[in-house]
Amino acid sequence: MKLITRDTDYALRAVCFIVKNKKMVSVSDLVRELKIPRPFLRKILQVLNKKGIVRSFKGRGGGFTLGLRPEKIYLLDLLRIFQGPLKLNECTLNKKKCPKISVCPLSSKLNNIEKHVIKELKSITVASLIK
Amino acid sequence: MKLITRDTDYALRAVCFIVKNKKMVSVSDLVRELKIPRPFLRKILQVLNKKGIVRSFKGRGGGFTLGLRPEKIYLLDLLRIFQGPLKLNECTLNKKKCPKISVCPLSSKLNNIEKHVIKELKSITVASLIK
DNA sequence: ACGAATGATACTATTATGGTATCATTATCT
DNA sequence: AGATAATGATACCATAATAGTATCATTCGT
Ligand code: FES
Ligand code: FES
Repeated sequence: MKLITRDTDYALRAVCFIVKNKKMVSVSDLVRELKIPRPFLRKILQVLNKKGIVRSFKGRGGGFTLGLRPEKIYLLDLLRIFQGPLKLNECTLNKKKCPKISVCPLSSKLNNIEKHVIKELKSITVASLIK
Repeated sequence: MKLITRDTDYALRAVCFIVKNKKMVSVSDLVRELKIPRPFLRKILQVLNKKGIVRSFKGRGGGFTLGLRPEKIYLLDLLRIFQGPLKLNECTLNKKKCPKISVCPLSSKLNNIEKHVIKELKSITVASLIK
């Protein structure tokens, strides 16, 4: 099992590069630097743009800049954007609302794990990874 | 994202039921109790048998008994059996051995998360869930 | 010998992941 | 104004993981 999928990871690397570069960064720059398949990276950046994490500029000389301060970009948010909500604890029997959930010993333990993971992922920001 | 897939979860429930029942338990008993699709459950039990977690008895009056003491059956082991190794931290760029791994700030943070999750999952045994 | 149970194994359906490909739009440079 | 260089929107495709089914072989108890 892995925690982070490729799109999340690529997004993180892309954002980090944009931060470090300060100026406008084009997809070509990113492909050169990160060696990520170009169309895939483009798709990822478009999502990041829609979510306000980067800002895009069209046309000649265009590209991407940061949309948020690096201390405000949390790995947890990237993960949620690309992988959906982090629900480590979800009853296999009843996807909606399990009636046993309040007494289910497993559920409560998984909940604790989930809380810890979320806390840790919240503590990881782009800023904290740069330096 | 979820931590536990169906087969792991079903396996856990099945084993718990076997523990509680003390005597021999057949697939039919389990299907009745857990409402899990029969052929799927059978496949799961065969794996558990091969791994020594349950013991199987063929023929009329056959079924399954526990192969290990409940305190010795860890959720972590079930998870590994059905979902493979728990590697929350695996570099997306180089699946084998990333040269940057020793200096990668993300890798070290994910490693900490992984350690914590593993520790917690080790603390969850069938015995601890029964009572 | 028969029936009731599991063992072994191969197949299938659905979803998630990791991408490609194409055309439209917009900004800049000449 | 028109060519060019960038992103936007969208639809498509390939592979792998998940969640099962289906079938036949084997073994044990009666
Ligand atoms: S059985 Fe549904 S939450 Fe545990
Ligand atoms: S870049 Fe490979 S371990 Fe972080």
